[in-house]
Amino acid sequence: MEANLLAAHLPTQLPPDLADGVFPAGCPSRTVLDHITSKWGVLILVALSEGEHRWSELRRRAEGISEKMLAQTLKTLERDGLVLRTARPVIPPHVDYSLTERGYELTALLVPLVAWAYDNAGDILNGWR
Amino acid sequence: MEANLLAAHLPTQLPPDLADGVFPAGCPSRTVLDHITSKWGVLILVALSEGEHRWSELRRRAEGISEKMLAQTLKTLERDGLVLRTARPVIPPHVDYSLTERGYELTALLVPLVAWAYDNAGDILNGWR
DNA sequence: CGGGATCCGCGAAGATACTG
DNA sequence: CAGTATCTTCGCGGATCCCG
Repeated sequence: MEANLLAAHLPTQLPPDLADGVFPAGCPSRTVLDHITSKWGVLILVALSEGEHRWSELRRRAEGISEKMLAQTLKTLERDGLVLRTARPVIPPHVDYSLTERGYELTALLVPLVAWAYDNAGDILNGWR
Repeated sequence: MEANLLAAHLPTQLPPDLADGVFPAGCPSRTVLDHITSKWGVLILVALSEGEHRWSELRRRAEGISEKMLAQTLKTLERDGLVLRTARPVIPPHVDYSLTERGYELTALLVPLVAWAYDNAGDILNGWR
């Protein structure tokens, strides 16, 4: 299984000092974690890791997302400094979304996770009905 | 920034064939992704990456979790084959939770993500009020 | 085309009480 | 100690209408 090749050179445990930091209820990392692991956040970020997308492209890509949730998710990710919004003042409007430097840093960690989920989905869901 | 060291040897994009697989609405990977990126799921998995924990230890560790959500989260992760439940038939009851092989595979990807969230939480949340 | 504003249902999640 | 059962609340997210 190729996931072990990945596992081989990554820390499999949280550094002790971090461990004290991420578990408390009020810690900021909880909030950030909630943003980036949100249902649609993951999908949007991964889609953008392939490059710039327009609003309507993202809407079609993340199948099932409502306009409201797309707007909300993009706004959150933009305020987090992960996504860059570029609006061109033309009629009809043209708006592009792309990842910031920080966004790419994040998707580098997110993409393997999504790939793992995809690879293991079959096995995992067998236990369910 | 040390996250780039990580990024250097990981795929930063989803393989094209996976990209077609993860975005459709009904695909199984969506379900799996929802389990492992759930609010409490991430915290429990990361806690268990440090080794075996008892119920009450997990309850204290994931500060703010209710008994209901702990039970629900553990049950889901157990059915997904990520967490192993070991009950010793003594009085009072003694139950240990640990990661399965597959669980360790997953936390190898999850731990860097949590670490990244912790490292970047300060910067990210500055844009908010 | 790319949103914003509003209304609202329903499932997720909290609180509390009880038990093997 | 390690849960289950029940009730209630809350806010996520869908639907709809509107606008620059």
